[in-house]
Amino acid sequence: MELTPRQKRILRAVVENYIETAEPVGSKVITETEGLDVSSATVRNEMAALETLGLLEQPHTSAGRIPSPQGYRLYVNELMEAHRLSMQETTRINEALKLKMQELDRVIDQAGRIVSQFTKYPAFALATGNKRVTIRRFDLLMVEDSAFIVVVLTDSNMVRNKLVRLPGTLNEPQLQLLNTLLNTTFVNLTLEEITPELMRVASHAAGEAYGLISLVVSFAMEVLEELESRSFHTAGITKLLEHPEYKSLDRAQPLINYLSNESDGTYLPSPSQEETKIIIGPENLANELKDTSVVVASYDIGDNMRGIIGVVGPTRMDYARVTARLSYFAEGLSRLFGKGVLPPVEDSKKEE
Amino acid sequence: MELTPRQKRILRAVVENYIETAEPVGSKVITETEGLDVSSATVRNEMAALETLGLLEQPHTSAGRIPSPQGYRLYVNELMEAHRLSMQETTRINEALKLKMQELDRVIDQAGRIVSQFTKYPAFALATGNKRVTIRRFDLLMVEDSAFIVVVLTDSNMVRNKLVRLPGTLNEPQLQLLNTLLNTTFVNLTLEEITPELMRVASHAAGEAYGLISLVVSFAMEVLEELESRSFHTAGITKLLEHPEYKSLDRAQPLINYLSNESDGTYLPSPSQEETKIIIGPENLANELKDTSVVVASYDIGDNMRGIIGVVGPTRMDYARVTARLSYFAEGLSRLFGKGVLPPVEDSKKEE
DNA sequence: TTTAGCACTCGGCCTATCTGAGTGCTAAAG
DNA sequence: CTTTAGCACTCAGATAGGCCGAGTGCTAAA
Repeated sequence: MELTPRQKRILRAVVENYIETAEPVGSKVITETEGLDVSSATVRNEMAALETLGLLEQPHTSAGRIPSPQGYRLYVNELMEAHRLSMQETTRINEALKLKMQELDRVIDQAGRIVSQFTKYPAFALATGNKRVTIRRFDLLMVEDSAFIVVVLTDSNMVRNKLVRLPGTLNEPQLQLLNTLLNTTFVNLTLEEITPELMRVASHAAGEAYGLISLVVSFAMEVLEELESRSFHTAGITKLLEHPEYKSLDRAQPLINYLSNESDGTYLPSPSQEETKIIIGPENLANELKDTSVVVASYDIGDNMRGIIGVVGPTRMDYARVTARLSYFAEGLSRLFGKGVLPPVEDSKKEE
Repeated sequence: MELTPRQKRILRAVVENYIETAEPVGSKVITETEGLDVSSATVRNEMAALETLGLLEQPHTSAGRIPSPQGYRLYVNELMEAHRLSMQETTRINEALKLKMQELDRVIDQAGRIVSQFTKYPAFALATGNKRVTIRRFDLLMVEDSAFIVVVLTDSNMVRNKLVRLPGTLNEPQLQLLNTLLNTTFVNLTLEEITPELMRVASHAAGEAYGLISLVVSFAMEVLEELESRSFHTAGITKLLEHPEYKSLDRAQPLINYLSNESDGTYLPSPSQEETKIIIGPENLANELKDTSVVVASYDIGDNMRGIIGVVGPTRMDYARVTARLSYFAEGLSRLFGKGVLPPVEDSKKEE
């Protein structure tokens, strides 16, 4: 059954008013704020109708109405006007996007922090590798006779390095030999394929040489593991406390615990979609999030990885505002990673 | 004026009881829990004496006593018994110390998280460079004709890398040339010394070549900057909420804001000392910390850097417990970094 | 110097009361 | 059929009063 235009207008007024004030909305304020030429009694009748439709609810008999989850859903789907970012806002976000060149994990962590800053809600961020990563190339650089640097380059153009100290010494030719061995034997292998290869090499290599090889290879495996694993970050959890629904610690505590401990991202929708997704209250899978809303956006990291970034807040969340910022930011991240490389050389001292 | 042994015993009982229960301690419970062969009236007299000495105070007339900051101070200095860690605890900490090889900044961040976990209080961690860092060596590794990897090694044996994409192409000899130039001109210079050198080179280099040079050099500068800057991390701020003194958000909010926003570590003691330092309530410089205690330990990072790690909590903090864990952990970090290199190749999936 | 006893204090808790915002309903008006 | 004015009703939250008991300080005796 379709709502009348007036009902839509009232529903929208209730939602937006409630989002702003966190107080149940009465019929009177609606007649005042909206330019409706009807009396409060009429609005009351309409609100009663909206309530029987399950779009509004009353905390108690003598209070105003608040939107039900279905009410929010309808609002989000049909009534919400896309929020336009101000120039100032977009430049601020663009500025924040000039992340320092860093390990992927840290970029993602920082992205979470930034989103939390811009939205005033707790944020989470993660990256998921869906394809297998392999090492494309090894490089060994001599430092002293007892130390060298390993540099590995993956097929997704991530670079990692490590300084290796040796108990004994090594000379340049030996290092070259090792280098060649690595680049012929351990290249283009996935994590699982490396182990048997290492076993095979072990069988016909001298003890000392093998120790060296396994040292470097296990570093490579560590890198592969890092890039394939889902790493999950949260930021700004304490921002929850600024919202009136969490003024009482009894409400806030379980959610905070959930976010800071259990959060492995299992409750999140898979990042298959391009658009920003809004999950309202009980639509969440996790029980702890049943009266919490989640807004998520996804972005591309190079060719074979994908990231998710989102915020968590009360169902009374400013969906329009959050969605706009989050989408814009996610797009920015895609662009950033789109170059196939980590972000450009840029300076920006942004810490928390 | 020196306290009598009995007074010391009572003071200690009050402190430890209050640390455990967070409730003002009455004379009766002391006679019961301590094996003192005196009546509660005697204890009351002694407590009154301790109060006039400024070591105890009364929240209101009809309540028990709680320790004053001076009381805590005396307890910490003279009465507190060093807490011994259980085998289980030490192995757990040792396990946690097997941090993955990572950028310095992340190791420090993680260290903070771990300490917060072990102490149940919010933790902070930072590193300060006190000597100037310089680049010891550049290495350029060709990837494709339009991309190469820069690897820089600092005099403190930190290694950093970056993949550079070019708009145009480059061949091996050109790269060699660039490599030689870098290693002759931009090596062993501090951050400030690099800029004029770059200017000098700019004056007699072709435009395109200069672009390339400045790309690599600015990356090097970024690395130096990172290593010299104080980077500050906090973790586990929400753990505050688990302590009864912060059940009321009015108390918790300002402190949380302080810790999560302003915290640049300015309120921290300089890490000159070896031992663990305890700052009690009003001894803190920052107003926001006036009824909060801070315990800090410091550790060495290689030869020319130093880190601080510590926890923040109510003055009713379990000093013995916290100090033991923090000191042990800081020692572990020193050992870890003592090798002059980032931590060993080890796997441990510890997130949060 | 210690102890038993006693009057006293005062924060926390529980209950009673009041207030007002907002409702639903009804009957009259458009 | 829709809208409106009016009115009785409901109920959360704030305010005030009263009780309870833990813990104290003081005094007088051991």
